[in-house]
Amino acid sequence: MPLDLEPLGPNRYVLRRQGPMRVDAVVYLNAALRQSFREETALQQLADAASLPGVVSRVVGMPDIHQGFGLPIGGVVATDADTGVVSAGAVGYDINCGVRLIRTNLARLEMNRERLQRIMRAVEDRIPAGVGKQSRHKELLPRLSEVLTGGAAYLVEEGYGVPEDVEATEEYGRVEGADLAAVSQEAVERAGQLATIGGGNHFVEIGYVEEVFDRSLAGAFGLEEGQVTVLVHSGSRGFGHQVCSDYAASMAGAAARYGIDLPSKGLAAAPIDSPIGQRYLGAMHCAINFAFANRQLMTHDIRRAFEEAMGSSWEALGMAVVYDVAHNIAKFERHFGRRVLVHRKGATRALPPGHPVNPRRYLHTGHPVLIPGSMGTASYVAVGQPGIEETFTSANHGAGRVLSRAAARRQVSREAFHESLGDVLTNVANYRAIVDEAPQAYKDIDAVVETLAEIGLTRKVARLRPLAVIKGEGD
DNA sequence: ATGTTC
Repeated sequence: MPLDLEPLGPNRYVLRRQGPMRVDAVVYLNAALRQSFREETALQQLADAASLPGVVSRVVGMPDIHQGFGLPIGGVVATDADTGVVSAGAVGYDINCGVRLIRTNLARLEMNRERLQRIMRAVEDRIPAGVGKQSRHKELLPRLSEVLTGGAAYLVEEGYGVPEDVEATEEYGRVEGADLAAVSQEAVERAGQLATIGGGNHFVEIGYVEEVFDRSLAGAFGLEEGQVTVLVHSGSRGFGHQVCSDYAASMAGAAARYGIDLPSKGLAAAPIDSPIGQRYLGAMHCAINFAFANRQLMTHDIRRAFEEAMGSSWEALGMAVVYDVAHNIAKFERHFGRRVLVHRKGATRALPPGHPVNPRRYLHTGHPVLIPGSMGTASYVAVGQPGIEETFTSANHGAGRVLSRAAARRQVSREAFHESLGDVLTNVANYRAIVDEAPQAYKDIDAVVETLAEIGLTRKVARLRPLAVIKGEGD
């Protein structure tokens, strides 16, 4: 079927319900993004998601939308909590992939090259980066069941952080409903990657607040111009990947038994109230807690690294967690007067000011929304605004790819890669190992963030500029 | 995203 986007007011386009679609798909693009939009496959995937049983209201495509497994990255699909389905593919392989922002009281002007390199080395000494890397926190592996049920909150109790860390984490760093019996032995074996960055677009980045757009909100988040920040982007590593693999396969095998006509294999789904649906949710909740724990442990290690490199305590360096958001997750929420399961893949929850589910400290502002750009480009802190209910209170999660990894390797030369990084330091010496993450492979982060801000769904709070980025090699 | 082809 032809997938024509029809304008629906400023920065909004609609793919009208047609064929097997049960609801419309709404996609958010500003003029610049619409002009270069070539995401036919992603649109087909949105149409497929709009065909799932029990889908509610509309499916949503964020400005950073691009092709994913089943549901596109930058996709939001909500299903009725009582009569709908849950889809492992719609959450994706990296369950609770997310971003954590740590502030410091260091000034950018203090951060010369030598100091940055010292910090980078100290971080690298503590946090393994790259595909398949194993944990250096072996002491926690015998306590995996506590990590899977207790998440970041358990680690704080064990001394790997302070209570303020989880007060500034989505879900306070721990979700209920983790079912260890629903996790395969293969997944358990891959849990040895706890406290590692991973590969691909994951990173630990040292940067600074380049510009504040809203002084009042920035103040509430503890941010000011010129301040050094640390951004952590990682998820549930091989553990969550295995949970997704296990349940995407079992949901695909069981769909016929449940009378579900699957729009695509990647969107394999099971009724929420079915045994497989319930077991997936139990395993997904384990992976959510694993990822919160992962980012908490990296916060602990980053604080130690700064202490070593800077010669003072992390408390004296003011290294508080600003916030920690998930952007690959499914959650039960209330929208449009009903209880729904919101699947967000490459989409960040963005609760508006006053929304009762905000963490207490951000109740009156709305919680920070953390939107990392690609390596070498800016990242943003934003906040949801009241109109954002139309996206099930969701905002974009990053810049979004424009080039596949293979295309980036073909098209981006060594010179172009180094040129695009400018003065940003990186730990990866061999550009071939990281060129698929080149800024040229991503959309323009400014345009992506502007798309929702221009129509008042979000408000920009601050823009961060990278100084040094630590990434893992993909292979 | 990912012990990236069981």
